[in-house]
Amino acid sequence: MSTNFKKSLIQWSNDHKRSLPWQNTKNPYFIWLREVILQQTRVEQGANYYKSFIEKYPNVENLATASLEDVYKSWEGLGYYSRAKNLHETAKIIHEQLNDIFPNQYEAILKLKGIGEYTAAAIASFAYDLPYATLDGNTYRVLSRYFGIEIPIDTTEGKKYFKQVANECLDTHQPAQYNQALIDLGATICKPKNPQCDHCPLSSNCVAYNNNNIEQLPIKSKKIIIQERFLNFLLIHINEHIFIQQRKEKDIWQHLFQFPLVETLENETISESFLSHYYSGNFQILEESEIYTQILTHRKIKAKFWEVKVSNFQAPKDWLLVPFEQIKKFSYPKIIRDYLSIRYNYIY
DNA sequence: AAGACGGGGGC
DNA sequence: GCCCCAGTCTT
Repeated sequence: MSTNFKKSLIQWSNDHKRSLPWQNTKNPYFIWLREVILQQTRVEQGANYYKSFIEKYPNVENLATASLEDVYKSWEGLGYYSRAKNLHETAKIIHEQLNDIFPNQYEAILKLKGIGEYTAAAIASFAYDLPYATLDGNTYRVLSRYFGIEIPIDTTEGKKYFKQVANECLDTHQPAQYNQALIDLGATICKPKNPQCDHCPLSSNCVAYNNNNIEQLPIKSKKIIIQERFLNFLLIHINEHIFIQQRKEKDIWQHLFQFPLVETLENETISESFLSHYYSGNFQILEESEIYTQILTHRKIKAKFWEVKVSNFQAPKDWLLVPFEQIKKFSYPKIIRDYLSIRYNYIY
């Protein structure tokens, strides 16, 4: 049964290669870059970032010697920005401590920042043909359906169980081809919604297919809760310059730049006296924007932009007064970029 | 063990 | 709206 699984899968993959920018590379640096970019990210979204990254940073030394801000800017729009930070840190370690040579053992790869079990297994198998099964959203889905596994995948028990199943199924003689095939099948045939079971090489032995409960698997036990946040961004222009600040909070958009921010509760609004109390200076509100909404996985952001004039003002230390033409050099959250493109015709 | 972390797309 | 995506880190 397991042999049949492998054979059908690999045979299918030989006839259904996707054409992607990283085809056939064995370069561990490229594979690492690709895998980090694709963490929780669709192939279609990540492909162009991958292309621009290998162009801007063709090897680990280029990435290591680039500034962190440069890497953030290159990452802008991709989300989960801690990936960019960890990528840069790890590049520096490989460059400065490992003589530009990527580790070639699973345990050593796993120790690197930003590399968890999935990415370590991916690099180990794709770059070095080591026998580690990649366990990602695709493989959870295929395995849970094929074997009819109803243990929730978002629990410790589930993860442990699926890891065991995944490694038992792994074709240890060709781990790279096998892992790639399983991922491709999950991405193109065994999709979350509307799976193409008609074209699936594994359907005849698929427990969920035969039980007619494909769409019920895999099972997740936790529900996503969405919280709202209300953000007021202050646009303070002074002589063709404008204030921005870099986020320091260890929360959403850490390290990214933004216009000076006042966060409020839902019913609260900001007023001139509110601002004058909040900061030292006399504020005059010139214009209040409509509400811009951005829905994220765990968060709903409602943002307002306030054109504000200020006098007798001592700016907080972490505010930067930058020439307005140069604001595009900094890395911003999407909601700010949206505003800039609408209000000021900046093309992002 | 549970939360936090983005943005894009399918339906 | 809700769910998912080539997951990882912190608490």
